[in-house]
This record gives sequence, structure tokens and C-alpha cells, in this order.
Amino acid sequence: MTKSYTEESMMLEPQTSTDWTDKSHSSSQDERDVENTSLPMHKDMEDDEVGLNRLEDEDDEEEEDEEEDGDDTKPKRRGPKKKKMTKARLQRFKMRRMKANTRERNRMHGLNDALESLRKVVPCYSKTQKLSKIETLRLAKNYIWALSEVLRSGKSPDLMSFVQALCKGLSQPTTNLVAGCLQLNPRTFLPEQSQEMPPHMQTASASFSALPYSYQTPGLPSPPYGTMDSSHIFHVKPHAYGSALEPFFDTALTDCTSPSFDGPLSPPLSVNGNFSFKHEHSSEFEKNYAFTMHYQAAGLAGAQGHASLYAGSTQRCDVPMENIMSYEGHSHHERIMNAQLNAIFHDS
DNA sequence: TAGGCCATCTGGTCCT
DNA sequence: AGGACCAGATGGCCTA
Repeated sequence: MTKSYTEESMMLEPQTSTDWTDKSHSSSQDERDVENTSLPMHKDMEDDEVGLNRLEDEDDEEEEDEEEDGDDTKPKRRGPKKKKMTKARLQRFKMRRMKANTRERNRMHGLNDALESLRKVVPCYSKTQKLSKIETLRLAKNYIWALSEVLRSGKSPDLMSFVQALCKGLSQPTTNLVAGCLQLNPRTFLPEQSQEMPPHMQTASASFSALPYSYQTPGLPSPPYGTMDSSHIFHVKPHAYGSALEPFFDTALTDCTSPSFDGPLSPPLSVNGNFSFKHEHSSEFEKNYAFTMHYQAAGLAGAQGHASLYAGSTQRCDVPMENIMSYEGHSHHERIMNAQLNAIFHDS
């Protein structure tokens, strides 16, 4: 039984020499695919080491072999004739495919590099617990939107509204991750609980909730994405909470492993310095729940081996040094931007 | 074990 | 013709 191979039916050996930094997955993939090259259809080609230049010449010679067999019994097919796969054509096709695969891999690596860069500038960054691609994009979109609102309104939003904006449309694990990165008890910004806010908090919250246009994430797939239903977002537990809205720093400062808190994220989380919330004067803090950004502090803390998220606190949530993205990791441009943001938050 | 996430291959389309 | 881009398919890894 003979079989003529068209390009459409070809199984090709993939590129096997790559230098990307991917893990064993890639190599095992290569090994697996290399094995595929021993498919029967390639048997007659396996020992053909002809170079591409040689193939060009050979192809011309074999071109005439592609003439129809003169088989009139079969109905003629419309459209362009599918040429038989000669050795030369097969090899050329394989080479083309391998090059295209390499390009595609490189393209995707570039895309992943860009995504990794994005991960580092959104509020929550951890080397050990990376945000997924989709969650990174969603968080980045929320972050941009939230910062835009800060710039637009010129007012400093309250923390919870800001975090709510950050977490809109994110999956529950990511929401917890963001909350953990910000050392915030996720419970404190549940939508329904905000109704029980003390008056002064409601006022602060209004700076974000009373925005001229509502923030939505249309077109998101069904859960776990695309809903702010608190029951899925934070694993709301039925046990009684001391207060519907305890100051978020209470939990953060007292104990990271407080039972009422969802617990430290494991593996340890880190903050890249984009946000950390300073508790300097609790009375002042409770006044408006304003938060500050202090890149320098976080960066210095990181440089000293720990990210002390709450300077001056007796009980801190220390993050291993190796997980911290140092302040130096930010470009000059980023520092300028951060300084501007600092000014916004401090001046307003 | 199912589902989520990911890397890779592949063929199609568009553009230069 | 060849490269960039895209989306579908596939299979591996990991976690709940």
C-alpha cells in the first residue's frame, strides 16, 4: 500500500534545539515530538540529510514525477491540485515548518517576557506564586483604571474602594493574593459589608464608588471569573466576625496567621513595592483610611533582607528576601511616576 | 481525577 | 515568498 503525502497530512518533526529558559516541560515536549518523527510516513526520509540548496535542485528534477498518473476512473477534483510530496518538497516543507515553529516559539517567549514585565509593575508580584496570564492582564487593567481615577479626581481614594477596584473580575485566588500582598483582610472590602461601614468610611468609600461611570468587566466568563459575588471571592466563612468592618491594619498588624484572616499565602508572598500601607498614626489612619505609597521604605526594607510592610510594628509579616523585587528593579521612569503618585496621595 | 494553566505545533490569513 | 499574527488542537504539569 502506497501513500502519497500532502502538506496537509504531514506530521513534522519539531525544532529540537532551543535556548529558551523554559523548564523541563519543553525538553520533554521535544523528546516526545522527536519520537513522533519515527512515524511510518517518515521512514523513507529519515536518513535524508540533504541540505536546502541541494533540495532546490533536486526538486526541479522531480517536478516531472508529479504529473498525473492518468487515472481517469476518479472524478476530477476542483481547485488547485495537491502536489505529491516528493522527497525534496517534503524536506523543504519540513524546513519551513521548523523555521516557522522557531519563530512562533520566540514570538511567544517575547510575549511571555512582556507579560512578566507587566507582572512586576502591577501591585502584586511574587516570584513564587505568579499570577496567571489572564489574571495579570485583568489586574493590570484594573490597576490602570484605578490610577486613572485617582488622577482624574485628584482625590485619594479610600483603601477598600481602591482594592475593590483592583480586584474586580479577578478570580478568588487572585483576589486573595492581592489582598494578601496588600496585607489586607479580604473580608474588609466585601461589597455587602461596606453597607455597614461607619459613616466616615462610607464617605471615604464614596470617592471611588460614586464615580461618573461604573466599572464593569463585560464579557467575562462565568465563575471563577467575572463576578464580585463575595461568596466566591473570599470563601466567606459563616462564623461570626467581631465587627463587620474591622480596620484592615488590625489583622495585618496583629498577626498574619490570625484565624480570622485567610492566612498567609503559601508560598510566601511579596510586595514589589508598588503598594504598601503605612500605619503611622492609627487615629489619623482611621480618619480616612487613606493609604500611602512608600517605595523608598519598601525598597530599603527589601535591601536589608526583609520587606517590612509595616515599619514600626512589633509584629511584622516578613517576606523572604529572595522573593522581593527590589526597588532597584524599577526603572527611572517608574520611580518618577511613583514619585508623582506619591505626591498625589500625600497632597490630597 | 477533573480542571486550570501553560508551551508548543500547526495551518490559515494578512502584509510587505 | 516569507514573516507576523492568530486561533485551534494537543498534551504535560499542578492542584484542589
